[in-house]
Amino acid sequence: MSVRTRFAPSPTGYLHIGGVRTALFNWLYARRHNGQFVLRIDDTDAARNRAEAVQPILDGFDWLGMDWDEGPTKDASGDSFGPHKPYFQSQRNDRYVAAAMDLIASGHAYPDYTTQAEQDSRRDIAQRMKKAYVHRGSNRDVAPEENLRLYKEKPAPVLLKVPDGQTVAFDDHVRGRVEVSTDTIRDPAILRAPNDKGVCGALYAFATVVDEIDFGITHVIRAEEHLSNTPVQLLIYNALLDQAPGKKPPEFGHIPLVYYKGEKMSKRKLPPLSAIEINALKACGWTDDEIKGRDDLNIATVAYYRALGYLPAALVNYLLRLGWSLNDTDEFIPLDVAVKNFSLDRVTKAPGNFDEKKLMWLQTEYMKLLSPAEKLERSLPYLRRAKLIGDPLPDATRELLLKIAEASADRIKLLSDFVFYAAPLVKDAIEYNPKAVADKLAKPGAGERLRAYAEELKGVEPFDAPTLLASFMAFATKLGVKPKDLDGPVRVAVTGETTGFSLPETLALLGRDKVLSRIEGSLKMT
RNA sequence: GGCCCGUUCGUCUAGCGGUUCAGGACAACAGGUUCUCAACCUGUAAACGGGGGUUCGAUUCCCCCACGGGUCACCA
Repeated sequence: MSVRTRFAPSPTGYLHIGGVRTALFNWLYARRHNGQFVLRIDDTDAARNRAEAVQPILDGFDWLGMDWDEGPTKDASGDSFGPHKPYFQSQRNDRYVAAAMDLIASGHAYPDYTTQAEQDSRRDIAQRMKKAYVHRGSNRDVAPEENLRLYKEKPAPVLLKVPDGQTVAFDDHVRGRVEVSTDTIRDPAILRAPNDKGVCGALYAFATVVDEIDFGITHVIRAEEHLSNTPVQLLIYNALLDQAPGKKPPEFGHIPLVYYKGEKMSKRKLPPLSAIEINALKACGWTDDEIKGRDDLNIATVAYYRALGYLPAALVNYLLRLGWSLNDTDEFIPLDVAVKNFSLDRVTKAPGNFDEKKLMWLQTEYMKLLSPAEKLERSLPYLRRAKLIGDPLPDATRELLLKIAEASADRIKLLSDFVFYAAPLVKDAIEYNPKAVADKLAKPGAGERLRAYAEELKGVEPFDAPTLLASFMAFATKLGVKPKDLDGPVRVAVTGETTGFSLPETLALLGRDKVLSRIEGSLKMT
C-alpha cells in the first residue's frame, strides 16, 4: 500500500513556522516513499472568512515549494481536488454525523444527558478525593436501539463508549511504545449538541479520525501536543473500524515542539521587528502603516521571511535540521538529499529552540550558491516594490544591476539587501544616512581630503575599478592617511552610507561626473 | 492534581555498553587577511540534571528523584 501523509491546518490567516516543519516532515516522508501528501483544512468551527484565512497558508506552501497531491485548490475558493474531495472539514459534517449514528447503532457511542451541574459536582468530588474525574455519560449502558430512538427524539452530545479495564498501546515512530489504561480516559464527545440551526457539529478528534480513514491516510505525523490525544483517537478508530475487517489505523509519529528561548513560540513572546528590519522593509517600499497593520510579520510566520527576502530553500533546510539530522556532520542539506534520506527514526525527541542566527547562516550559504544573475532575478520584486525600477526593465538598467550584483557578492544576504546596495547607484538623488554623515563627513579634515581627492579623480584615466583602486591607494599614501580614513568620507559622500561594496567599483559604476558632483554636493556637510 | 512525553556545550545536534579525557555546526571570543562592510582563513573556550542499581566497564540498560513540557472542553 502506498504511503499517504497529511497536514491539516486550521485556517488562522497565517502559516506558522512550527506548522511548516510538521508539514515538511509529512511532505518528505511521502516523497521519500513515493506516496501522496494530502492537505486538509480543519475548519470545523469555521466562523471567520474562509478564503481570507486559507489563502496565506496555501500561498506559503506554494512559496516553499511543498506541493500537495490532494486538497484545496490554490485559489482558496473552497473548492478541492482529489479523489476524496472535498478536503474542507466544514463541508463534510454530514459524513461525520452519519458515522456517529453508525456508532450509536453499533453500541460504540451514546447520547449523554448528564447535566453540566451534575458533571461539575462529580468533578468537585473527584478533586476532593485527589482523583482524576473520568467522565462516563448517562446512557452508556442503554441498548443501542433505545439510544438511537432517544437521540432522534432529543439530540444531545454524543460520547464514545470507552471500554473499561483495557490498555491502549501503539508504537510511535519517534517515541517508541506508548501505553495508556482506558480507565484514565473519559468518554470523549464526538458530536456536539445541536446548535441554533439544529446542526450537530463534529469535534476535532472525531472528524480527524473519520477523515483519516476516508482519505486512506497511512501515517499521521504531527506535533507532540497530540500524543496524549492519540489513545483516544485509537479508540475511535477501533470503534469505526470494527465493522471494516482488514482496515487498520494509521501509524503515528509525534515530533517535538518548536520553542523560542525555552518557551513555546507564542505570539506574545516573540521579538518585535527590529529597527534594521523595519528600515529594510521601508527601503523596499513598505509604509509605516502597512508594517503596523501586519500582525503576522514576526519570526514565527512564513510571511516574515518572505517579506525580508529569505530563500525558501534556506528556511526549509533550517526547519529540517531543527529536530532531524542526516548524520554527525552535515548541516547544509539540500532538498533532494533530504528527500532521499528522510526517516522518522532520526527525529529528535526533545523540543528544539528556534535559532534565527543559524537560519541566517544557512540563508547566506544558500545565497552563495546563486549567480549574480539569479540573485538579480529573484530580487526584482523587491527592487520594483522599492520603486528603484519600473516594470519593463531597460537593458541598460539590467546591466547596471547585474554589475551591482557582481560587486556586492556575498554582502547580499537577503534579497531585500539588493535594494540597499543598488539604491545609491540607481537613484538620482541619494539619501544621506545622518549617522554616516556625523561619523565620516562632519569630522575635521574630511572636507580638505574630499576636495583634494576630487581633484585627483579628475585626472584618473581610464575611470575604471582597477585604475581607481591604484590611484586611491597611491593618493592615500601621498596624503599620509590610512586608506580607511580616505575611504570613509568618499564613500559617504557618494553613497550616503558607510558600508557597501568596493569603493573603486562604486566610483566606476557611478561615473566620473556623478562622483564629482556628489562630492561637491557633500562638502557642505563636512 | 491524574495520565503521557522529554532532559548531551549558550543553541541545533552526533552518540545506539568499551576504539570518546564525548564529535560536528551556529553563536561567542582571540588572531590573520582586506579600500569600508561583508566574505574568507586560523585558533580558544564550552555539555552527558542528581542519586541508586545492572555490568569487568556506563553518556549509552533499569529504577527513583528533580526539573521542563504536553494533555485532561459540546477548541483545533
